[in-house]
Amino acid sequence: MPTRTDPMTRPAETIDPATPEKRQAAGTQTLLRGLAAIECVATGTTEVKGIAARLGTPRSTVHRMLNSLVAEGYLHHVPYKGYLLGPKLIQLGMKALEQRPLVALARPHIEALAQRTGDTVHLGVVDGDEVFYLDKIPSTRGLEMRSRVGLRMPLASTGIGKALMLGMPPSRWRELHDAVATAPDTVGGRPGPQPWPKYEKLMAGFLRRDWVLDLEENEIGVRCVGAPVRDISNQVVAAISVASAVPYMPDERMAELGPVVRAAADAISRELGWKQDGSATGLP
Amino acid sequence: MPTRTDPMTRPAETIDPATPEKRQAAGTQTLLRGLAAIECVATGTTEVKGIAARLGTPRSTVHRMLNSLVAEGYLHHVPYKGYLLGPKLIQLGMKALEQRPLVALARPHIEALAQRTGDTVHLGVVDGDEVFYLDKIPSTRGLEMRSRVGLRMPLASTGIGKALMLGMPPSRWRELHDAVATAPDTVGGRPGPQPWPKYEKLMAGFLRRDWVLDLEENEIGVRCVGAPVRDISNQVVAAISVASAVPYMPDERMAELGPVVRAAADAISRELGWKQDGSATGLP
DNA sequence: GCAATATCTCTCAATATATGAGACATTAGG
DNA sequence: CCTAATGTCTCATATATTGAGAGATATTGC
Repeated sequence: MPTRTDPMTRPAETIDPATPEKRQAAGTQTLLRGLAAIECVATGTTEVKGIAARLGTPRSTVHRMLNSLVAEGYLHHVPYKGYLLGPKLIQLGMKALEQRPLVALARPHIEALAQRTGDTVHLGVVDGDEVFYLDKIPSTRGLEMRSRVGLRMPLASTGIGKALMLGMPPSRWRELHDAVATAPDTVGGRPGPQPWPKYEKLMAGFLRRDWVLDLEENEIGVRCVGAPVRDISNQVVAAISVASAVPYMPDERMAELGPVVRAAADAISRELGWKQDGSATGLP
Repeated sequence: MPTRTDPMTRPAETIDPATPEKRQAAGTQTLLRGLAAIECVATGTTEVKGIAARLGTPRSTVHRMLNSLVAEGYLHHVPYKGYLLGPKLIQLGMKALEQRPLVALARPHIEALAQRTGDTVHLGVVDGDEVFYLDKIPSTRGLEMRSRVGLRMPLASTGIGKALMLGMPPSRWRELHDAVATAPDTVGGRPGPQPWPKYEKLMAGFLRRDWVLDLEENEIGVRCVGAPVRDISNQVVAAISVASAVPYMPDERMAELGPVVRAAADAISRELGWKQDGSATGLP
């Protein structure tokens, strides 16, 4: 039960306070345990003993589940050494990306943007209070970004995140900002965002232009320019950003890049049925 | 039972003919069913009805499992529309790639190769009778290859596959060649490999040089040059290839590319502890 | 090289667990 | 507005999972 790391389950956003004792699980405990085992392996607990401990389940049972998972290719087993995530997960992960029409539609545009700028380009969506990276084109300059597809980052301190925030009511800005500003994890030496009053002013300015800047707030030495992607109902459904090391990102270049990134984002938006004007028509 | 479309469950390569009646399943039927449900969604069966039919399980049960999978983020549910693979699978897939030290070690080298050649570069390993793509750097020329990370392809008719075959006894070459040559699926208009006697001659030549050619055998209009990657015990554990459209791949260029690809492969091999000379020392 | 230790494999009875039919609520689409 | 399909829920039943432990196999330490 300590595995509940990400509450991204939107369907059941309302918990049921009426059934306190029955909350143990909706139905398939066995299935959930198996999935928990996969996540144990994903988070570095690769030995049977450790997994059994984390799951609070006898070794015998864990072993049986692991065998099934290995047989299906979800895990890979090196006898007497440990378990690793298996090839099936790679396959399914890639397929999951393909199934999101967004990724497929956006690909050509972010590739073009990457080629044009020579920098790292990201595509991301909101997931809970974080940005979820759906795609990444590495820089052609040879410098590697720490970001990865499938990774999560705070919304308020990343270029993509701030672009996504443009689609939210300003009241949420505060929450998200404070969540990052007060976050105890300054691991990796994140400088964090500007103090609130200034942050709000900046965001308001971004909102007018419809593109955002990030000045080493998420990672020292990395600046980026982002813009939101909208769907047919004018909702922000994703965002893109161009990121690079500070030396490649002087203020003037960022100012030039703004409209470029916005244009790319708009191109993707149009693929999703978005119409240039601001009117939201929910009907097809 | 007509659901087995993709026999990608290779892990248990040796079947056990001694236990004919017990083959029903190792242990956790519930877990396996849940995983099967995921694969249904992966292969396009996105409605509850269809999944229930393919699994031979009542809707009620399927529904419960799907709920659990959605709650854990393995699936995504659009009410009254269908199910999609969820973000957790993207995360796990990426993590699975990271956990393979091979991918991380090889990355810089294949990136360098991609930049140097301007073409699509692949990294793959053997999985059963197929090559499994572990990484791919897209071409900077704008032309997109059909290959994808996580995909499988026949060994005998791909550049990477043939490079991997260099690490196998020639007796297996025949099987693999015939498997492709007699394959009834000529879908996508695959021309297929050369007839056997000639194929063997070519392979023998490749073996001497330690790099291989593929001349539109897997896909019309695509040529590639591949080379095997070896580990500390001199075993072939992976292969890389450079692929491009025919106009970019005249015979002379392929001849030049051979040593280049081999050098890149050797660089990765050295990262794995491989020593230049041909002697196999199993001890550290 | 051998012993000690840890991991894997397998069996079996008990029972907790998932099952599945069906009724009901909700939504989509014509 | 109505119909058909999907989602939601309950409950008795028996199936399928569980978990302890003993034995086989491999790894590690000495």
